[in-house]
Amino acid sequence: MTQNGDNCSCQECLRKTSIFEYLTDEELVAFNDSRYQTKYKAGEIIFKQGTAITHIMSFTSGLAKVYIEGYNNRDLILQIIKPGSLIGGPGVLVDNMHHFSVSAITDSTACFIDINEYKKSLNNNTEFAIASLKEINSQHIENFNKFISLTQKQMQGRIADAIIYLSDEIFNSNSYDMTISRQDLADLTAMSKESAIRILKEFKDDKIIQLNHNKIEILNVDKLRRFSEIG
Amino acid sequence: MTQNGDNCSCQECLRKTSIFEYLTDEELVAFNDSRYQTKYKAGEIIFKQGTAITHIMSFTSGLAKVYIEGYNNRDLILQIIKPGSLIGGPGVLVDNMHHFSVSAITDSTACFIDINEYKKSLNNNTEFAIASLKEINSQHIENFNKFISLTQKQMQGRIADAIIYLSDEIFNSNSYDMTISRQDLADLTAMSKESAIRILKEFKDDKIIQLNHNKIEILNVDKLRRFSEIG
DNA sequence: CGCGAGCTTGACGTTGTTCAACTAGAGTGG
DNA sequence: CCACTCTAGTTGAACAACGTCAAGCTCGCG
Repeated sequence: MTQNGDNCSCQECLRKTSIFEYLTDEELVAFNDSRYQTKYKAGEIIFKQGTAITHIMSFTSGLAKVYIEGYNNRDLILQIIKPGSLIGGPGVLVDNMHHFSVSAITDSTACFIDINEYKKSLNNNTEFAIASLKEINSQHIENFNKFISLTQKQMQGRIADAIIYLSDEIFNSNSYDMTISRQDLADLTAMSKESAIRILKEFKDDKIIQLNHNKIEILNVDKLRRFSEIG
Repeated sequence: MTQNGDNCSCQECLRKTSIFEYLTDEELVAFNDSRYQTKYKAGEIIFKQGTAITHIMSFTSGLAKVYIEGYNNRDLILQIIKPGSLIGGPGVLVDNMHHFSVSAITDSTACFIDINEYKKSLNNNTEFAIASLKEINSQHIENFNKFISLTQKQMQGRIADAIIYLSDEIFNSNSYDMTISRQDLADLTAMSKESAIRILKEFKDDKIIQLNHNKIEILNVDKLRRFSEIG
């Protein structure tokens, strides 16, 4: 096994998953004891919307998408996740149901921690609860930006937002392999696959991005940001 | 002063604001001591997006809107609030900034509690923290529905959602005074004012709703729900 | 070499916005 | 009591944005 074999422990995840640092040693041990790790092939579903929440997931390798399954088989991607992300979901203390699905984009591995251990820590460890609250609030702010992007910007602005998001948050580079499909890009920006393709081409023709063999390179960040800001 | 004069106490709010029930008596006293109440005229701003969070608000009378100020002077209304709502905001533990604005739709009163008292209780009272977490998660789930409504449904579906929302959550009746303006209805459904008006007229012509002098009555809930579901 | 999934393109139709004009009703001052 | 104004609401026509459909393309893979 590579960097995250079955013999890894929650202590190791500390470096990556920030809110774990508020757990006590005993809690980390409890987390580690209840934990199991699973491998997923690209395309496989990790969490399915509408099913019960039994575990929270710490994503350990690969790339995955978190998306809401909406109407007419249309999905809305909320976020792309990379190793180090901890995914519970808003149903945790409410109805214990998944309100989104998560599926692997590339081959991935994920660690699962019993939801009851998580809840135990929330109840016994205020710092951890507060850290979780803070985390959820940050997510909330992100969602606000997404609301504005999706409802008030037109396609150029939304694609610009997506390209910047992938560059800044996911790949940490202004030149990266697209990895996600055109359909995913469309689901991320709430438009049709064809429209997403057209805007990409438009950006390419305008020398805002370079695009070959799915390798994207941002040539003109300023123009991209302007598209994002104009709307 | 009417039902909520300056001489009311936080204990009275217990009946209305559910998460207050997890506060201890001492905490309620502390909340009550730091508290002050303010009257607002229709249209006045209660919280302004982009300013510092100094207090959380318990809305005590009237009707108000929570909205994000987006691009080109367009607003997106996240929710309408009525007495009993407790409004903090996702910035609370993150950057201490308001990420939305709140303004009074009708003449209103609101109670303000020092943010530090609130944070103190979060830190000292796990049950309260968990209850807050649960509340925020519920909000999160609502937002997911809003995402789907706004990005995947067309205008009829969105207006239907808004009418149902006002009926079920705000006025608790299928016959109510619209109170909110057409512009507000448009901001709630992410469309232009003109489009909102046209859909209302369409619903009226189709005998789905009755509408005179801003008094709306739902005549055919089934059709309304079908519009909401078809998208 | 051929198959199939994902990608691309163009033509066309629909949805929703914009603009401008008009209306109704609620104050406001003479 | 009557203009006058101001704001919210309404309507229609023109237009832009976006989705749909259908066809063709590319490229990896068996």
